[in-house]
Amino acid sequence: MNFPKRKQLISKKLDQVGEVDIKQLAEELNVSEITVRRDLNQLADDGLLYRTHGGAMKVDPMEVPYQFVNKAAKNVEAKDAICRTAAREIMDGDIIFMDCGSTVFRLCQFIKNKKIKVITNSLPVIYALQNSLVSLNIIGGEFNAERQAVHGKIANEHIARYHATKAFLGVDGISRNGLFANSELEADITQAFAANSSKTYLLCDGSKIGKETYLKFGDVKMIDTIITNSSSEELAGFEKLGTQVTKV
Amino acid sequence: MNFPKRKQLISKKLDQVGEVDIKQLAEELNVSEITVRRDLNQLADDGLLYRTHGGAMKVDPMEVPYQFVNKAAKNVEAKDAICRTAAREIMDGDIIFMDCGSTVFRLCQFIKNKKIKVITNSLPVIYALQNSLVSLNIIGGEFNAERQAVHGKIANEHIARYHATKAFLGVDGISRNGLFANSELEADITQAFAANSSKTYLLCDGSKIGKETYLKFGDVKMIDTIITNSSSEELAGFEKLGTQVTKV
DNA sequence: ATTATTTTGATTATTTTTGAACAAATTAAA
DNA sequence: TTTAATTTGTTCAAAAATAATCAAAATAAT
Repeated sequence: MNFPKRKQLISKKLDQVGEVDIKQLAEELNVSEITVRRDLNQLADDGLLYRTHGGAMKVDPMEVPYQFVNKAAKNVEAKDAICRTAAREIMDGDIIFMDCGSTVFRLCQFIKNKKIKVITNSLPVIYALQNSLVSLNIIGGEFNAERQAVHGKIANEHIARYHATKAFLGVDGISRNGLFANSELEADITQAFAANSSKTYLLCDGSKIGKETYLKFGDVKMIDTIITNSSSEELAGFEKLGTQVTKV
Repeated sequence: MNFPKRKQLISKKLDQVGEVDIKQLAEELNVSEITVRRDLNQLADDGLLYRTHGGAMKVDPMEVPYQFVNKAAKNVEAKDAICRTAAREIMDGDIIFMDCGSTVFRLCQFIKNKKIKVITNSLPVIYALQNSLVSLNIIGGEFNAERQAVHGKIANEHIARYHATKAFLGVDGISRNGLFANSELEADITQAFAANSSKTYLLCDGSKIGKETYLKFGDVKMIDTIITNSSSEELAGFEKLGTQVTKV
């Protein structure tokens, strides 16, 4: 029995039962437990399931909007840890901007019960918070189906009409040379968020640290605080540039 | 039974019952009381519940939010017939405004494959069209959870920046005396739609014809064409006022 | 057939989870 | 107010699961 075949069977069972157990799977698939563990880890890396101690669970389809699942389910533990820390910075009465990345999205679960205003361009965020205590403001403009978010000139102007106490941002990369994005639209809206908030937080997992991609759109000092799970030595450089770094 | 699974079950129960008891949970989940206590503490740390002595409470007992689905499911046949006719008016290249009513919502299914731009304040419409050929423009501003739509000053200004070839509107009532809404916010946005489109269609089933509710916000002549399943004699009056009536 | 590459399994050390015991704090009762 | 009963936080130990390392087996490439 090879991996693709096992992967298929595991996914199928997970779909039917909702959760799987490593011991049981090892027996059913006739392989050792460590192999099952490796299989599950691979599937989890692809965002196809949630890894638990001793097994795995289905990604709750109600919790995460469909198309978004894969990206949002990758690196869940790290992202949740980052967002848990970020959520503790948010007080009742805050007005916050929320970016459209998959990391920032996971902040939703921790702020559902806070009495705050959230201004966002991310459809998954809107969806996740629509029946919560949070008061929502939707950023208008052209909708991008791929990113499930609104971008563009009108969106940027919308943002400029508001002022937030805190902005929670994501990027595609950050190095001592600055902040990097994969598109102009994302770069522009991130800049707009930063320009119109009193304090900016960058939520980013280790994979983004030191990465330089397509477009450099701003300096590190645009960010007041980086919240990350990374312990890269690059972080010390950010602190030298005046950006606070919170490790989770 | 692992923590994620327990967390799920506890949250679910809390959601249904409003409060939980440690002893009871320990028995139900088949773990020791101290484990339940630890679980509740973690959930409380994340702001997902209030910890009490011996158990936990929901953070803020909110009454079940209005479900769009329910309202949308009433009179489906009539609404679908109306929308089928309305959809025939829409050509590739059109730019259309779509209101947030439950009738207008049912138009989505008939326009998925048209190459048009839709500008809307309705979250259900956005969901229904997000993976279609339709290019979406979202109206920004404060989100109203009850109506699942955006309303207010900012939304009206957003609309004023665009011009549509056609607007598809709903109302809470229409009589020879004018158009009626149940709130100022809805009245204002309907007016904004009408003011910024070349042609206005009112989609309304028989229950709205002749009905006069809370707020009169405009004359019948704001509407170019009424599409309805009604055969009320009131309709003749509308035609005398210069509004075309299409019966389905 | 031989060599490299990938996959799998076994072993060990480490981490995580869980439960038990007991003192401190909180609530309820007298 | 004082006393009794619960609940809680803390510390520690056991059990389970995991990561890491290395060897064996299977597969692919030369």
